[in-house]
Amino acid sequence: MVTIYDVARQAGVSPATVSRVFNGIKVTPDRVEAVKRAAAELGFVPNRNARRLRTSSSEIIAMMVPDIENPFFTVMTRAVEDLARAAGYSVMLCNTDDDPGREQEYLRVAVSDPVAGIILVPSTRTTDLSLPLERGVPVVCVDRRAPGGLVDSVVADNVAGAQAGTQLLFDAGYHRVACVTGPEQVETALERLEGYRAAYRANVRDEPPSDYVQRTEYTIAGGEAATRALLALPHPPDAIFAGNNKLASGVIRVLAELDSLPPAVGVVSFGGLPLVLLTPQGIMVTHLPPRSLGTTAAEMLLERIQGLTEPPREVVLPVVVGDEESGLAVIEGFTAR
Amino acid sequence: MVTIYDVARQAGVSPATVSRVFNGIKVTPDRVEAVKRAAAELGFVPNRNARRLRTSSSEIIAMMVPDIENPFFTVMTRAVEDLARAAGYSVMLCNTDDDPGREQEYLRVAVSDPVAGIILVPSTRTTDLSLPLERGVPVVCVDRRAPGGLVDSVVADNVAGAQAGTQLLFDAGYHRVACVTGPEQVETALERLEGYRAAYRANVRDEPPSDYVQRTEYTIAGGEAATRALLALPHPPDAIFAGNNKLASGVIRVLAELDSLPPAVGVVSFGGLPLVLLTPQGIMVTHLPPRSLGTTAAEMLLERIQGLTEPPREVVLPVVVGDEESGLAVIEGFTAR
DNA sequence: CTGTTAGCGCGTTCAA
DNA sequence: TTGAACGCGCTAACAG
Repeated sequence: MVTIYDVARQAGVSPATVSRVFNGIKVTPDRVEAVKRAAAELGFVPNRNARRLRTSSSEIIAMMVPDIENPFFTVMTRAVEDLARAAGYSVMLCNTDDDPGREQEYLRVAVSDPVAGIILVPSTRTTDLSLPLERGVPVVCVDRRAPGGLVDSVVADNVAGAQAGTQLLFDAGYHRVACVTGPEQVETALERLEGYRAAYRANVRDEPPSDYVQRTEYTIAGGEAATRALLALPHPPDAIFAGNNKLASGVIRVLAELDSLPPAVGVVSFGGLPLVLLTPQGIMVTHLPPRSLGTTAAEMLLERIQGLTEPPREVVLPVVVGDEESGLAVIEGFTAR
Repeated sequence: MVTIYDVARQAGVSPATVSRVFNGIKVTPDRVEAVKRAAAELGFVPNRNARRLRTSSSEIIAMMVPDIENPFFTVMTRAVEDLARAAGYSVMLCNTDDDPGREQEYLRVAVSDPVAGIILVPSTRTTDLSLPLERGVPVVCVDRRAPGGLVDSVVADNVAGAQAGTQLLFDAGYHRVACVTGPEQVETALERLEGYRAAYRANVRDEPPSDYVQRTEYTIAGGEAATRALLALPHPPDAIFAGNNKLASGVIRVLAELDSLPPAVGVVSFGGLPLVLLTPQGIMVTHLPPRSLGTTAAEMLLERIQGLTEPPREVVLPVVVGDEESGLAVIEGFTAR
């Protein structure tokens, strides 16, 4: 392995000078030239590990998401990577599958690396952040609020978005609007349910019947099961508010199977459907802003890495109805009314 | 920062013993116990940079893909991450956007890290691998063959797959089958074109007319433009073989716009369409095996990291027609016939 | 089995 | 502005 000592000898300078050249510290021009030539001849590549050990810094940002295969997190991750690279950082990808054990394992890896910072989608509202907190590794939570409000977070306005989404269904003339949302321990599921309830109350002047609220895993299968259950009720709903894109997929699939696609049964998906070529007519979508979430989280993390010491901040991004920020393709004339 | 020296003092042993405990090297049980307790009390987390510097090793695998937002690469990356984690490695995500400059930049980063190994989707057939090669960093190419055959690679059988896909259209009764594929410098585009040609020749007993072959960027916009061009021909095709999923999306969107979806104009997409909820009837899909590609590449890389010194290997995975390995959801009754 | 010692490659003092 | 010398935290070699 070629080191700064080899380069120094070849260039006839000291190792310290080589180091300075590679760190942009003032050195006489002709020496800079000599060092650069020597480095090129020897194929010198600086060893980042030595650098990191010495400076106890790193140029890696850990990105911890439930599952990169969910397009929502894919887009968010890509946004983070773009900003990170522009700032000279690399991104370490960690899929937690919303498993707190896996999450802690990754936090331990990130802390012992140690990475420059962490962007985290917390798996629960009680995720233990003491590992990074104790070691002073900055954390920014995204999509879900920081446990205990201990660190910065960037979230979408789930309550308002869900309320607006549910309202779309009432506005379209549906009356018996049900809700399929995620499990108890997931914060976004709770907030979206709250938004749904608010809209329901505002339109019906009553609480939704308890069997109109289905809570299940954030999966396609969960959406399917919940939809079957709803349609089997004595007084089945005539419209469904789906709490995320996977649930909506399940809802739509079952409705298609039962030949009950909109307008027979109205549907709103909270969060854009993944690259839908031909959105079935009448399905309405509330767009979450994954790219903005990622960009904002990355910006906030970079500020923290650069030493910002303000108390934890919370940014709430608006949820847009009918926006295309998510980059999803929708064909005119085939899209939602 | 708590170091092994702090733990050693607290536990009444030497730093080397602490190191041994954390590396699973034989130590008397009660000392192990003492070290573990001391470490827990002090909140000790080993510093990987120091370890890496000392052992000149790393537990990071660099995953270089054109764009993580393409579901094909998303799935592949997830497969890699799963295997990597199981083997104790982390994954560094690098989006090259098929830009050779970006690719070299990332290779430089990976080499100077230095990472344990690299999984690369080469942006061109002439990508320069000398950086990792000189520094002895193992590289496995995936989806596209290794430039110069210098390292291992795992690819799909594009020629046979494209031939089979095109054949589907002839079998369905179409006669004037056109092809939309990717740009010259991309190897997969070339191979898929070759498969298309073979199928065309076998059925028509002639070469396809030159204006039936459209070469464009692997983008939705490219697919759209190519489709418009094809349909504007004096003798327009009655079916289109699309060389990848993005092209197919463009094709389908234009056909939908012109009210010429199958069966009016037949379509085969090479590669699964991204989480298509309701695949328009009659669109046929040839499934690439992104998960297998990722898994195989990761396995081969791990072998290289462990010191395997065989000459470069090339694995060709079969392309399956009608398979669902890609994890894409297709509704029964709405899927391809 | 354990402790002592000596670097891994680099950045940063401190003097010159 | 430059070079010599030190040490980041850890593990490999050695001696005990």
